[in-house]
Amino acid sequence: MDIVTAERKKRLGRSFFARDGITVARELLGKILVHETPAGWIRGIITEVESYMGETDKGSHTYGGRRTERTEPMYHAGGTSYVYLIYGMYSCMNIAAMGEGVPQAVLLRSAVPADEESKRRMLELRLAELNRRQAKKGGRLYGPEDCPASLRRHLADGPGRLCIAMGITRAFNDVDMVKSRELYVTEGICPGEILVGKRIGIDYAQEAADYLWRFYIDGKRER
DNA sequence: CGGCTGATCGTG
DNA sequence: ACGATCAGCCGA
Repeated sequence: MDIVTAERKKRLGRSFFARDGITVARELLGKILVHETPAGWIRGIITEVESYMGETDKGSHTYGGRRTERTEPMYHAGGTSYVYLIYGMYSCMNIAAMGEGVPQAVLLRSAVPADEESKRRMLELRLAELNRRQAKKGGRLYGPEDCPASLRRHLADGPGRLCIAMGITRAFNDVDMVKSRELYVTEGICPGEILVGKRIGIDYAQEAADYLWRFYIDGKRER
């Protein structure tokens, strides 16, 4: 995957996100998710996404019109973040599509670092999180030189790993990414061929589990 | 690379 | 109870 030079690129505005969840998902491929932290930015090229198409989608948290405190951000304006806790342990990040009241969203499943600085910071954050879990269970701690190979191999691929690598916690839930200084999306690279597949981990969604609403580039995470 | 298992907690 | 998951382990 190409590494983008660390120049500032144009931020995506409301009109980009105020479209249907499938269009926004496909168009997000190759764009750059930016987290500006006090210590510097972390920029990830988005390489895998899934569409969640709102109240009629059996795979969506909003299926059947479940507008609760948790799902509220998906009902907000396109470009609003929806970050939730999954399996009691990991965060998943979505970006709302469409407009107020229409809870379509795009799950960010995978990214690759856009520059060397981001790559270094992603590894730091992944290592810190791994060591936090190791400490809790009394396991051995890893240093920067002896971190497991799986850390580099799966730096930010997978929705949970993407959030850890990008420094995205639930504190970033319900952020308007069109206006935020900390969290936003910019133009990126030309995505090339877009591959499609079934969404992951929604076996309970009956016929909706077979919809080809996962989109990815660069041959990553084909299953 | 593929397959399996246990971990862990906010939400409804 | 239940997940829009992951690390660690095994085998090829």
